[in-house]
Amino acid sequence: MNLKELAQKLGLSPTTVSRALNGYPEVSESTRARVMAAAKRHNYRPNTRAIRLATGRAMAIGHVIPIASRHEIMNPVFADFIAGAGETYARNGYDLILSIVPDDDEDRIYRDLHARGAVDGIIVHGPRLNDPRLQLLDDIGFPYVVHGRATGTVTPYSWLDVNNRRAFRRATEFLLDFGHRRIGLINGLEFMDFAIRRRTGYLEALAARGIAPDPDLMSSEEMTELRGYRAACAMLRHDVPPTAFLASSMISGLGLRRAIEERGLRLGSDISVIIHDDALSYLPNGDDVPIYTATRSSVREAGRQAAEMLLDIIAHPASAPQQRLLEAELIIGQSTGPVPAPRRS
Amino acid sequence: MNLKELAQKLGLSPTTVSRALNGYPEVSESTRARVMAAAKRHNYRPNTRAIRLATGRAMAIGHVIPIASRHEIMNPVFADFIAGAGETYARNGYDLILSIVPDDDEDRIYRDLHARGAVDGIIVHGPRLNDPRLQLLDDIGFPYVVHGRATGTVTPYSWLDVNNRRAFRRATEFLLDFGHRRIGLINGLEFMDFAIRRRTGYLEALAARGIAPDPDLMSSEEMTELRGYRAACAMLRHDVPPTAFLASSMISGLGLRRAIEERGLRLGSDISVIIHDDALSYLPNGDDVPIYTATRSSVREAGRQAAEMLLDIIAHPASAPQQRLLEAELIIGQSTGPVPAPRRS
DNA sequence: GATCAGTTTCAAACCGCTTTGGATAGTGCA
DNA sequence: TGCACTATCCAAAGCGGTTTGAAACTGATC
Repeated sequence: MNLKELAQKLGLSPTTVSRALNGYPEVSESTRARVMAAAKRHNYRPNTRAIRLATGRAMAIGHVIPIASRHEIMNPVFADFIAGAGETYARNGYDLILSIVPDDDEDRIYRDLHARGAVDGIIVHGPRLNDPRLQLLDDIGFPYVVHGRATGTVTPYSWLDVNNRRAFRRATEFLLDFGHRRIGLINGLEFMDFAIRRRTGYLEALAARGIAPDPDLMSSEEMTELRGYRAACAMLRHDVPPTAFLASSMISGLGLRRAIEERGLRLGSDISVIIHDDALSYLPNGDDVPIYTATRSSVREAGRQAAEMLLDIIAHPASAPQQRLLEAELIIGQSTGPVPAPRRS
Repeated sequence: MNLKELAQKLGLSPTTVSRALNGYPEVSESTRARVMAAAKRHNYRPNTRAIRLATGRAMAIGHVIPIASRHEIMNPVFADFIAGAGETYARNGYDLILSIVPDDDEDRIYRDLHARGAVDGIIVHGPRLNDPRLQLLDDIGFPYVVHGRATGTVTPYSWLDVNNRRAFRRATEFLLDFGHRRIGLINGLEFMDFAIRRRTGYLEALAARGIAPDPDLMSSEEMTELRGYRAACAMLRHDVPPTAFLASSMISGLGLRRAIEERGLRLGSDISVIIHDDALSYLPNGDDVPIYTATRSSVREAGRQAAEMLLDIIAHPASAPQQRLLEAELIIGQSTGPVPAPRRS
């Protein structure tokens, strides 16, 4: 059932039917009602392909997810972010098209998506230090929103980010207030922007108390359980081991906990731990009481908001870039406590 | 730069240019070369929207991911599966469009995607017992491939699945061979098809040795760390606790390990554990030596193959439904060993 | 009854490509 | 030289909508 057939059945022109369905004023309410009813009755849906060609809009947003070609890691937060963004798109009649791309091939994909007219805008995932993609997208003239920021980029651009620096600063201060002085940082890969900012927050807090950072207590790794475990083991073997840790993700935190408990230490009493909790649906931080003290910010909510932002930018192309900085909340769980009385090893 | 402009520049008709670019024979090789060169020089990409309208094909595949509306869990394997499927699509010029849908709204989405002509086919995720979606898709006449199977569906349909039953049977037998008799099963939710099959495999192996299953040793939960932990704790508190476990996912396995180690038991010597490893990129099972003994099957590879299957079905609509059953390999890690000598608790 | 503004409706052009059904030129062969 | 045949190219008609510009119809006004 297409527009022409529907019009024929109604004894109207396609023009009128189209206008009736799209809410244009130059059609009488009585015929509009008649058209609407017929459309529903015949279960008419306008053909997306035709709409797209006619209007020149793709009614679709591209999510380009880079995969580091070396290790093929698919960042687990993407799933929840996309679930959030998808809600927004569904509400607004947009499709979400997903490209998983080796990170050395991203340029081509962006140019392609634009030239082919496949999408109206882009969400940029996983920004890095001095990320070249932003300049590229500006050059092409593609509307986009970055999930995160790209330290080093000076020209203004649209982004939505969590205040990673402040979150980690607060978390560090929280530990310092408990008397901890040796605090290990299990960070993500530090060419990723979020990881850079988290380290900055951590360092700021230490500096504010006049504590010199110890490189031995700072690791930068992929955020897997195993890496978290290994990094924690290494630090715990230190002559003056940390009494507290900051971990950049729930998954690292699990490895961290394993390392701690394996040594017969108790999480929260012997060793304090704060993680960053992206509130991933399949990695809940406890259900009633949080297990980990955590800086929490829902990635799914970020997805919702980033998508809204992008749709707004697409609707108002002339407007200035938008930014939104979400604050992570510090939720107190059972994994933190005062520094224990020194004990002999 | 569109086809007409390019044709004009070349002094040719759009027809000829189109044919030259699409490899039709009725154009001389010399002009084809000329056209190709010009296309490259002007960086011409045909407009996807126009192609789609003209050909009547969407050149896109829909992945509909149901979210259980109650608990909003986004299955983490989707991410890797989609990464695999995406590779196939990219190679074949297809787009991947993703819909995240509350599971009570799926019907509408499928009908919509079809009526709007937004996609040429569908990958069905997360099939359940007697899944009604397959019948619906058959009724609509939508090509589709199911990732997994739907026990209870009798009409033939296309699917790609891991042999979950055999994998869990083998895993159980492996434990039985080590002398274990009390084997706990930490399964996923048992309205999901894969979980049903895994339980079946487990029960078959027990039955083959004449061992009666103990309901106390079988749990069916969402596959999160916390649920795994809880389920394991409950079983370990049993009067006659299990000496071995089977866990349905890496994440449950992490919780399971925590429960074990928290009791001062050693993984692999005191308690044996086999997990199912989907080979998710961000949850590696060790890097050199596998930590867990596991039934392993790459979800990403499954994504690649399922996508190929679907494209093939779309290309040959008349052909019979296709099926492919992947075997999981049993990889031996450090988490299994002979049943320990009985000790008093 | 003619005129006019305002309301409804429609025919036709257009979006950018593919594809059908010729037209034209070039070739081999009788 | 003429003819059939092939190779090469093109004009035009789609695909299924939206949108422009004009026509037809309504009352109301003079």
